Amino acid sequence: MSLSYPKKEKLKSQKLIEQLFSEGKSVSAYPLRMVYLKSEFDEDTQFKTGVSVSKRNFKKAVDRNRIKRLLREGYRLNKGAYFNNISSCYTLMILYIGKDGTDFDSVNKKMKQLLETFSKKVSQQ
RNA sequence: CAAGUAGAUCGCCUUAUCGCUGUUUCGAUUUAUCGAGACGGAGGAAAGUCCGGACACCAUAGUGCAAUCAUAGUGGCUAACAGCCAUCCAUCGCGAGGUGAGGAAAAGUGCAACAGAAAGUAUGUACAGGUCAUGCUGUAGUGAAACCAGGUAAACUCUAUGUGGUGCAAUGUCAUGUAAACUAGUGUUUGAGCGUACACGCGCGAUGCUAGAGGGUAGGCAGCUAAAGUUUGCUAGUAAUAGUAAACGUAGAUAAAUGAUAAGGAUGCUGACAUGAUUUAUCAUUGUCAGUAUACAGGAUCCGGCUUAUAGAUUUACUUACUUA
Repeated sequence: MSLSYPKKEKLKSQKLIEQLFSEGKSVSAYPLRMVYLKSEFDEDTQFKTGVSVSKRNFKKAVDRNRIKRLLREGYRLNKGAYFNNISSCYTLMILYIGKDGTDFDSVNKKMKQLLETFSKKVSQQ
């Protein structure tokens, strides 16, 4: 799996997101939390992933953008290492539930933890 | 030099690797995707959404300014404005300059510290005058003002001028699937149509089937960036600004693109060392090393303003009373 994160791998459909939040399960590694749901896509892709930061915790657009970029970057660099032995399709949403700012190193570390617990949970089923 | 005043400009840079986004060229095909290359990709406030427009739709016979809101010396600029420029007046400052909610008090209503008997449907004291009699008249005393006016409109009010509403989630357009209703055709045992790959055959089969129009959900496209444009020169004007010539062609995302990592550099500050000057413990230049800092903040239809946030750097013009040398 490559390191890219193209458009078709992004979670955009409002329907899917609603479905995800109402039916999905979650794993977390504070300050990150991931909601996931097994699903089927028309397009040729295995995962659809979105990223979200609460407007309540981060009032300024600059801060929100910053954290979303870090989350995307962390996901992009680490997904290859953990997703290779997963066969079915998933919808994912990664949330930042902390209230303070952060840097790339800690996001990277936590992202690894998060993806590892996710892949373990999924492969058990 | 120092302390100030008013403006203007900038607001980190480079390289490598891995990514994001738009345009375009070439190649491949599974004809809407993939691959490769080239070029472009946040701000001075993009922010607050406070004014003014453009644009769009809705409403509207016409008028209007009742109500509401806004504005308020004078003159000018502008597409327009509550903005900008010039200027008068008031006021603050030694000054450069700052600030102004600067229309009207003889239309009316209200309000007014201290002093004073009393600031108005009031009339006290002393003296003098006058009367048949009486605060009837004058003076003294308080106060800015004593019955006659004045102040106050960041009190009501009056005057003049202006104001239809909603906003790009506007609006237009394409449209998979699907429910009910509508129109047309066709059909109910002489059977439409469906299934069985096709024909035959067999099976299923009835307000059904087909078509149209309609509606407009998920989503796509247009609107969507060439603009009251930017820079420079010249001309007119005290200026805001206008005219003219040349050059430039400047982000278009949509769960929302500018990022991550590494290395190096720049600038400021602090410290140490060396160097220079002398008043020999201070000043100051240059260099080296170490540490530290680099703010406020992210487009969402587009412009002109205003307001607020902002580490630090550069620069122009001007002022300086007291104090110190």
